[in-house]
Amino acid sequence: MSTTESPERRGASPGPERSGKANLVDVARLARVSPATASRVLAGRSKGKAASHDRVLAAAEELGYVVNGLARSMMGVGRRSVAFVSAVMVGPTFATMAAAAEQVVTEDGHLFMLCTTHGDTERERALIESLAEQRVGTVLLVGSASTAEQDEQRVASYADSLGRVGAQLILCGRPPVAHRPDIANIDYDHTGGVRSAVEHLLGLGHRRIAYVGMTAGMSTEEQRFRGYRAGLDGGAIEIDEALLVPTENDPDAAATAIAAFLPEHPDVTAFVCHTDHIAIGAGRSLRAAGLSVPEHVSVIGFDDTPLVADLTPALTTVHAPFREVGDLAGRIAIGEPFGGSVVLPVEFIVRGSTGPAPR
Amino acid sequence: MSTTESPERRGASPGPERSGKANLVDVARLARVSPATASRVLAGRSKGKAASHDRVLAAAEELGYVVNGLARSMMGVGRRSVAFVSAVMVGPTFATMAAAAEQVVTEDGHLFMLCTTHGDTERERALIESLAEQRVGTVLLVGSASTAEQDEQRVASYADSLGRVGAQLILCGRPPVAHRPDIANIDYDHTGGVRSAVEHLLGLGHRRIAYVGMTAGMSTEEQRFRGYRAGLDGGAIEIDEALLVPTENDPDAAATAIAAFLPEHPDVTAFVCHTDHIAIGAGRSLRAAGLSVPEHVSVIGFDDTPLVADLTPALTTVHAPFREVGDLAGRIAIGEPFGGSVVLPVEFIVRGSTGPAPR
DNA sequence: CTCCATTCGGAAAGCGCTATCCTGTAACTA
DNA sequence: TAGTTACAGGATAGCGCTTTCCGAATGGAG
Repeated sequence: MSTTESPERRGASPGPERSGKANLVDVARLARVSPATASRVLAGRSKGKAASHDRVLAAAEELGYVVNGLARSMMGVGRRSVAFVSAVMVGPTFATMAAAAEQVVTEDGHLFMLCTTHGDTERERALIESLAEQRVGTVLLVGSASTAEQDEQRVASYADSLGRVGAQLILCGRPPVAHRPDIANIDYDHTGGVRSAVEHLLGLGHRRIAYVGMTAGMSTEEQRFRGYRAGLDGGAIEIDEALLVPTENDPDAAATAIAAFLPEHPDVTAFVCHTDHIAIGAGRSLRAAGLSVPEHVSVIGFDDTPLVADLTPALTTVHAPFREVGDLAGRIAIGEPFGGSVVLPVEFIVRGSTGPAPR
Repeated sequence: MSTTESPERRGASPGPERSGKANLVDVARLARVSPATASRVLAGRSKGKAASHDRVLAAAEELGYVVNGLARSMMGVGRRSVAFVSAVMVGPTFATMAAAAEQVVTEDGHLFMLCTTHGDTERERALIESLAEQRVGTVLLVGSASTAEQDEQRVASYADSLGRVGAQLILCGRPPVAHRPDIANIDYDHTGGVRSAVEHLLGLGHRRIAYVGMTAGMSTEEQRFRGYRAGLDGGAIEIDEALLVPTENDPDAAATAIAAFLPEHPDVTAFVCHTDHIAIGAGRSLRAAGLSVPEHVSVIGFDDTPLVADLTPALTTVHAPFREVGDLAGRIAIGEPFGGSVVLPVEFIVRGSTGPAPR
């Protein structure tokens, strides 16, 4: 094989203004200084007095120099970015939280990125691993979590992987991982919110109150359903399994489920829904069945999604502190000290979809 | 000054299982191979036959090794990520587009990140620069753009900066940059959508049709307003400046604007709104004024935001192809060839908020 | 048993940057 | 004038990885 010698290795610069990718060495050469000096100037670590200072700046400008953040990060310099990981990005639920976190994080000079898993565990794992490889600074793992034991272990392993690369994991809107008080956690009061809803209905004279949504499997489902049980307990009312309407978190699915449920249970006067989305589907179904809200039946949602105040009737719901959760998470991400775990309060908001029980 | 000698410099490995950050060299040492071999094995570039192969894998496992993606990227290896840049993240408008793009991009193994500018030009510039520094692969710049000339130049400079680091810029949901056919562009037919809306109203007998929203300054505003003018022209109706209701893109602002507009213009029978958000505000205001939709007045939105089909009455609107735009953008980002510029069609959807003109 | 074709794996050169030294020169104090 | 003190800025050693380029095994063929 002929010894093909690579040309112009370490030769004189062939022409710096090629506008093709220029690096620090090129800039330094054009400015007639050492790379060290160029680095100092461009990173603002120079007093800025000397004449070479301006030459470097001019050279960088002329060459259209863009610093290589990867190389810089490798030296452990620069702010590390913050990743917001949730199941979905459509829907204002997470968006509100993300926007709040982004605000505070961006202001501190970090790059904020939003990533989604589509509820796929494998995708989630791959994503977190990928983020760890890219040396992200903080991962915000957001939203309902499977309550299966192996899932808890999986999350714990995320915390370990991230910890190994100097990144932190913050759980948002989900319960803490058992036996891992070291994993930061911000949740809000799902149980208390639903409990307030039930108590409100009891106060209005309702006695046959259905619960619409899943009751187990995911943390949010279990937490909210627990509130339903607690509310009924408080009113000394036995829970009736027949009044549980399982449905996916989707208006259409909810509408279908309610439509099937209604004929069998004409005595039900109120529906407590796992989410606003479900409540919307319920309302649709109720209207289709000739029932009027809130005259005949009352409906309550959860989340206080934007726009639900504009429905007719306006939806009575539980306002979740998405903004507050995101804000706090962002502050922790940028270094604010935080002691492990917190549960933020929710606010029960009475609007037009609930009224006195008929009779 | 006492010459403080740094300890254990290049000394024998003190104990690899420290679980603190382990690097490739540590793994190689533990597996009793060279870093080169370890690299080959971990990157799946080894035939996998040799015994050392398994030793490397075991060592990596034991040390909890996480490859440094930064260092790897510096060698020009690995997929580069895709950034979705828009003004806001709340609201389903962008979310739908982002979700579609994310789907295809993630499937191809890229990291997808969503970033926001909050409509702040300076923030946008800083963000794009930051992304360029981090050697992102593609930037999707999404949503309405200022039509000022300097803004066009700014966007052109983004394309240049990104180009210099081997990244591409794709404009989504905004018009192309003049004289820069090299900048990829995906827009949808704002003008045609509004024009259809106006024509629909004309067909229903409406003659006094107001336009609600800004009419200039941002590209989307100009494009949609142009549709209003074109529709009126087609119906041979003179445009009446008094029927333009300027308002921010926000239900509350729109409601206020309409409330002030109504008393002066009792003859108006239809409102074409710049967005669904504005239409919702308009509806609220109309109802408050005792006017019923669509019996007394007709209202049309734009975007076909989720939930607007659930309003009472369901909103007649223009369905924007957010999903299609995002999907196409994603495909271009992962390398599908694309010839510069395209405008996707919209779909006018008649629902319950429009009806025959009264009288 | 020797020779050549493979394959495996090590040494070493960077990728582009920053950090630690260290020297030369300018600016001061005595 | 001599003796610091200051600081600009050069040389250089990496950060953790990949990747030629080669030598050393290994194995099959003659």
